[in-house]
Parts: sequence; C-alpha cells; structure tokens
Amino acid sequence: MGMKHWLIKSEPDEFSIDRLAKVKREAWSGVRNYQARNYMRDGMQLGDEIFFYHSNCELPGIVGLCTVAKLAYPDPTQFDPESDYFDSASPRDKPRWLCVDVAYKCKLKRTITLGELKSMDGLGDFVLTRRGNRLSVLPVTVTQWNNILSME
DNA sequence: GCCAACGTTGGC
DNA sequence: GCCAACGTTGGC
Repeated sequence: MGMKHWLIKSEPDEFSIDRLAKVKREAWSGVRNYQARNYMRDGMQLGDEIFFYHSNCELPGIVGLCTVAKLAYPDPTQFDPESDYFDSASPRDKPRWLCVDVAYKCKLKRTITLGELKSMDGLGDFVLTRRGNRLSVLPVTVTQWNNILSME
C-alpha cells in the first residue's frame, strides 16, 4: 500500500502552524468525530504526509506540511476530567477516541487559501470543499496533493 | 428506530 | 456575530 495523504484542520488561535514548528511534534488529540477518528485509525500510516490547515480565522487555508509520526493510540484527553475533551462515557478498557502524533515538516511560503482551493481545477471531488463539510481530519488524493502543492 | 432538539463547526 | 449544515443525544 502506497503513501497516503491527509489534511488536518486547526484553529490558529488554538494551535497554529507556528506552534507546531516550535514544538516539532504534537499529539493530535481532541478529535471527537467518528469519521475523522476512523481516518486516523484505519487510514493513517507512519510517514504519511499531511496538509496543515488553518480554520475559523481571517484567512482559512493550507499553511504547512506535517507527517504522521505515531500510529493511532487512545487519546489521553478523553480520560482527563480537567480536559475540555473529557468524555465520561468512554470506557477505559475500550477507548472511544484515538489520536496520532504529527511531526512538523515545513511552512508553505504562503497560505493556499480556501478560496483558491474552491476555484481551482484538477481537484475532482475534494472532501475539504464539499458542501457542508466539517471533518477536521480528511483524506487527500495524490493528484489533489500534487496539484495543490504546485500552487505554492 | 424515528426524529426533534440541541450543540458544534467554520465560512463569511 | 450570524447562521447553514451537520452530528449527536435522548425521549418515545
């Protein structure tokens, strides 16, 4: 099976690409959507490349690259009552939520904006720009990956 | 299993 | 801040 590609969203006020560049590696915890979880659990492989996307901000778009540094494992925040992501209904012996670790690769020279992504040709059915999409972890085809990167 | 109510996401 | 679109919850 070949390398896969992904996109993860983050609100820069919460966790920005600059922050990832500083800490180098981060547990991608707090994902509380089953489909997004399943992509991490069933799809992500070590070394897979990921677009880092800034959402809910002045200029939404892809701002950098990172990679999968650790395969899916139980998200510790679900068991932490102090955490915003605490889930009292998640059994210890059968954790509901998972996370992966991501490693910083680089920042793009510029933001490839959502507007550009919506208007560009050659992306086919792109999960990010599907109507009403709200997934915070989503797959990117190799064609989409290459076409998007070529816009940098 | 249905579905209304509610909460969240995220662009604008 | 608004609100469309969606996912989840829980009563029945």
